[in-house]
Amino acid sequence: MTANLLETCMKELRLRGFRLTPQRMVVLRVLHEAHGHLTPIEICERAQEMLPGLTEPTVYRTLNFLHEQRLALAAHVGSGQLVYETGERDHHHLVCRKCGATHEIPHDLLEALFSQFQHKTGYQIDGMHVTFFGLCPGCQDHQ
Amino acid sequence: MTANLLETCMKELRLRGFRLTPQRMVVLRVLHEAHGHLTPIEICERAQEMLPGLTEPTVYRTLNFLHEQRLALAAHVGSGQLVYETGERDHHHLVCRKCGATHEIPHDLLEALFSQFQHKTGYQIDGMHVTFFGLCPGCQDHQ
DNA sequence: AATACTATTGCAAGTAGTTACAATAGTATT
DNA sequence: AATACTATTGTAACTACTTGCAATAGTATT
Repeated sequence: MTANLLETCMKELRLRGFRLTPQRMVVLRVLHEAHGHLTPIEICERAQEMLPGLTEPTVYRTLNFLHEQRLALAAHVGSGQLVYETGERDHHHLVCRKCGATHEIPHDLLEALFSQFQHKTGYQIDGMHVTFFGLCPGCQDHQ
Repeated sequence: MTANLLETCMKELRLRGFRLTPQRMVVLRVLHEAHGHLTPIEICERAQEMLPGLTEPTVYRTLNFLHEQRLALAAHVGSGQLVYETGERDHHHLVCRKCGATHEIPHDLLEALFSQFQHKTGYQIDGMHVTFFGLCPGCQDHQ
């Protein structure tokens, strides 16, 4: 959202030894200026307005990179499509598999489960928020 | 697995008013004969051996269809790829976002959470098993 | 400021998945 | 068994995403 957060991200990348390219800055800016989820293609369009000449493969690579670096959240919505956003609010999603309606789930509802996983399997959950698929109240009635 | 289950699926489709085409039967058979997940492309290859002339779009459409009809499970594994399997064993996945290792989670660990969702939001969770991304014990050490 | 090192990009070509639409073939009915 | 109805398929073209590789441009060093 704020310019501050953006700069923090970029400094963080520098600290980790990565280069600060205009391409990365512009993709980060798009993510920070957006409210909610964006598809790679939406991100690409907005970023190309800010930086003409920016190419599609670079945007996809940058999104992967930011996700690996934990500077962007990725989520599955619908069938196999990934969307991205900044990791400011911790939340997850309920998606209706019929009409596509989504419902946010606060992170703390899952906290207990995650520590249970960690305890039983050693896996440390992170990186991608979780999406649960089901039927919303409306679609349960009609089928 | 067994021919019985396969026939039950097909009868079920008939009951719901859908047509029983060779294409659908062969995709169902591939899913039932497989152990664990298959990607659409793996399914396509196996199904085309059994039914030469079967085309890619039909396989994708059939997988979507079977998933909608709750006769196949779909899961996200890795970044944005969907895999399918039959819904015989109820389980979910922990996937390591570094090395891709997967770990099965029995369904009953999530049961309490799901009924909590249902209670709070009205959403009825189903249709797709859930995938949690994180770091496996080994990859936590190396970064 | 110039040079060297190499991470990162753009390009071009490839793979994966989807869609529109006309042809085909299941199913119900006669 | 033949006919009609229309769900489902195949074809072709398209969109989404990825990969290999040579060119570019950040950064560190001099």
